[in-house]
Parts: sequence; C-alpha cells; structure tokens
Amino acid sequence: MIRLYNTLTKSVDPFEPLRDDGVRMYSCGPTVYDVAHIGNMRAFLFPDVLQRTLRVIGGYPVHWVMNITDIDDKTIRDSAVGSPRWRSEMGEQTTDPLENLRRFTSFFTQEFLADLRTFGIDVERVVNPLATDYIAQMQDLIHDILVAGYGYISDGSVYFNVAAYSAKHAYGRLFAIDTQNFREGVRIDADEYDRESVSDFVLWKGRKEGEPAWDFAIDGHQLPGRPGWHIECSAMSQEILGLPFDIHTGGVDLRFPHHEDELAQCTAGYHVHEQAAFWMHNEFLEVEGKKMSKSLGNFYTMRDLVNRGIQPIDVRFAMLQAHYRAVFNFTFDGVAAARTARAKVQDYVYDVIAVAGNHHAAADDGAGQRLMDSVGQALADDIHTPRALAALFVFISDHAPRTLTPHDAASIVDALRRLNDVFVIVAIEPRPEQIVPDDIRVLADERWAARAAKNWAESDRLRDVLVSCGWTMKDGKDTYTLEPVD
RNA sequence: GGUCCCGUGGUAGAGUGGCUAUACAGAGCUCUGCAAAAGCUCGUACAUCGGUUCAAAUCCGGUCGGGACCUCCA
Repeated sequence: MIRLYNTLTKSVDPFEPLRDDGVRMYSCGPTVYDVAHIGNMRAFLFPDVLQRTLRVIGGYPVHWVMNITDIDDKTIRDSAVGSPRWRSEMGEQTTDPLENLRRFTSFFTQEFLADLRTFGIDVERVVNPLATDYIAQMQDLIHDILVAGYGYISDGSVYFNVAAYSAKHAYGRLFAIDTQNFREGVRIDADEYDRESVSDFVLWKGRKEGEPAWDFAIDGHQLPGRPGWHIECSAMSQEILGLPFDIHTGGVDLRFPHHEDELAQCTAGYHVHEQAAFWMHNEFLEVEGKKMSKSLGNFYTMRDLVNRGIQPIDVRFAMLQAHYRAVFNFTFDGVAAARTARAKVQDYVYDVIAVAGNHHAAADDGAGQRLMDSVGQALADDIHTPRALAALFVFISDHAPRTLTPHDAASIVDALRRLNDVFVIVAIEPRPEQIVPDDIRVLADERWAARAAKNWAESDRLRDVLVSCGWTMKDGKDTYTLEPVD
C-alpha cells in the first residue's frame, strides 16, 4: 500500500489508481527558454522517483506525461528576431515568428532532456507533449468554458471569470487565496490586457505584432492570438490521459495560480469535479542556505556543476537524502559527502555480486526480501527517500558481503537491482576489471619486492612514483591492488 | 500588508511526548613496516524565553532568525 501526501486533502492518503490499466500521472514540465539549473533538477527528480516507486514498489504500470511549454512570454521574447539569446545551433532566424519559436524551443528541449538524462530521470519513459501541438484542443476548451458561462471576451482576448466560477464551484481548493489581501500595487496592471477583475486570468491572449499567433474563431469573433499560461495543461491532460487522472505534480510555486486555475478550467469546461485525484508538490532548494538566484551568485546550471567536476548522479544522491516536501540545502560539501556515500553503496554492489557468482535468486527468495521490505516501506510512505536510504545503509552494515551465502547474495542482488530502479544511484554489474598499464605493473612489482625485502625507503619512494603516475597502491596480505588516484 | 512553513550534533538530514536515525567529516582501537582500505567503538544535538505534563527537542504561547506563496519563477 502506497501512501501519498495530497495537497487537496492536506494529508497523507492511501493511493489506489482510478483505473485498472495503471497510474496516469501528469507533471508540469519545463518552459524551454534556457538550459536546466539544479532547481529544475530537483523539480523533475521528484516526479521521476514517484513514478519509479509506483512501478517498482506499487507494481503499477505508469503512464507519465510531462509537458513542454514551448509558448510563453519568455520563449517568445528570446526567440524574437535580434534576440541576444539566439544561438547559431538553432539555425537561421526567419521572418516567421512561429518558425523562430519552434527552432528556439526545440533546441532547448533537447538540451533539457539531455540534462535530465544525466540526472537519471527516465526520459525514455515519459511522454513529452509540446504545448504548440495542442492549440486546437485548447481552443475547444476555451470555447466550452465560454459556452458554460465562465469566460468573456475583452479587447481581443478571452478571460476566465473567477467570480462567476466561484458562485457555483469552490475556487481555492489547492491554495486558499485571499483576494482581499493581494499585495498592494503588484497584481494590478500586471499585464497590458483588459480584464474585469484582478483575480481573473487569461485563457487566450490577443495577437501582438511580431509574435506567433494562431487563428481562433469563437462566438462569432475572429481572435488571432496564443494560449494563456494555464490552459495548456488542462487541455493536454484531458487529451492524453483523460480526466480525472491519478496524480498531478509540480513545484510548490505552481499551486497558485497555475494549478488552481488548471483545475477551475477543467471543472468549468470539461464538467468534471476533479482534474486529478492527487495533487503533489515538491519544495524548492536553497544553495548554501540562500535562495538560488543569479544576483546572489549562487545560481548553477547542470553544465556549471559538470564543469566543476561534479557528477550529476552524485547530486541526485544528495537530493534523495532530503524529503521532497522539505526545503533542500544544496552545498558543495554535501555533494562531496554524497559522492563518498554513493561509492560505498557501489562497492557493496560489486562485492555482493562477486559473492553471488553464478547463483541466481529472486528478491523474495532469501535475504533480499528484508531489504525490499525495509526500503520499500519507507518509499511507500510518501516517497520517504531519506528513510529509504537510511534503511539501505543499515541493511548494508548488517549484511557484510563476506558473511553471505551465494544464494542470499544473489537474492540481495535482485533486490538491489529493483531498488536501484527507483534510486538510480549505482550500476548493478560486476566490478569492472582494472586495466593497469604494463609500466605501472612493473613499478608495482618492483615496489612489492622492495617491501618484501624490508627496504622501506625504496618501497615508499616507489609508492610516491606510482601516485605521481596516477595510481594508488594498497598493500594486502598476500598481494597488492592498484587503483587510479581520484 | 495577508497567509503559511521551518530553526536538530562540524556538515547534510530523518524522526518521535519517555527509547539508535542515516550519511559525510572527526576521534580512538584492531589490522598494518608506514600508509591506504576494511572492521569495531565514540561524541551524548535538537534557536531562545515562558507554559502544559510524572515526562518535551517532540504539545501551546511569546521572541529572535531563515524561507515560501500572494507577481514570471522549479
């Protein structure tokens, strides 16, 4: 039984898929106007671990959709003719704003997915619909909202009427917003469009010169323009998954207004009470105790980290040591610690595989069962990865490889393989053969001989030589091992 | 201005009204020519001030500090 925190109920509730054919899950995806930063990584790590837990621990097939927002103010601005953010890899800019937008966003979409892949996120499994491929469905939904009486046309745009909606439905189910206490001076005139109330939001934005636009015939009007911010997720989730689906995920910042408005649009236009049974939101991260921002100089893209010699998978491990609903403090010391800890798990995997040899055993046939139980229980409890990892380390120290029978070892390997399909922190494979160059081997043998002759000075000198060649020599009882220097 | 969250050992980070988190770092021991690796052991943490209670770091209130949302934001 998997239990998940649900923003709708503000409690951890038992989870059951609505339909027999698996879990349908929708995650608000990236707006593709730049390369991914580590905050993005945490945001998409969460739904990844969630869908992996549902599959591996829950045993459910998962249909996971994560949209790509390829039409919004930023993508339009940065793809416009003369934009300093245009890159030569995107090709030549054209006179067609929509074509420019496509070239710009497809470039960053590929970059983004590549970054997600290095982070162990299951991009092969997720479906990534583009917002601009669902304009017709969005227009249909806007039409239905208008017909139902929850929208109005003003100055070439279409708006959602929150007051009319609130009269018949609950608005604020995900986030109880107090419209009487909007922060002064900020919300009003937030954009140049005309709407009747500050709490109303735009469904369709009228065309502006030089911007991409689609024709839209509605209610006897011709309203060329583009979709508003929230409509894409409502339309795509209905089109691809069907409403209501099981789980909707996103960052905490999206609870309001984005998710609240998505839900309202679905209820207003599709006449469903629920868009999704569960709404789950992950917390943000801080960097060295401060909110990540370019002005503080603590803003890091994945590329920045790689350039510093950091492996993305170590960052993944570090993030898994915090619960998804808690603010995570990203530090470079923390990543270094994660690297060491992860190497320990990897060593354990290598050693257990060696003990298992040619034996094969299933996780539920031997010691692996205890591992699956203790770690799985933590994961099933609202994706509690910190406790799951703690349980893994406890198991490791209680089950030293040298104490295991081959059968138990094989069972543990099978359990580790399954659990790693959630964590994605190690490679489940035999320890790679270390290729030692001949000249290094010669030096090592020389040193081993000097050491046997108790010629400590020469022995230590040769060890230093080996280190300077990039190899660490470790003396065993009967033989030595060589490892590359870190 | 409104609403809300958090403050745990050197660091990261769980948890619970009375009992071990876990990881990294550190110390000691075993092993070892030395070192590394490995194994064992250890530190006795819970912002602050009051209150409730037989018992609070865990519940309540004040204070201080950090953060979130209300506005593009992962």
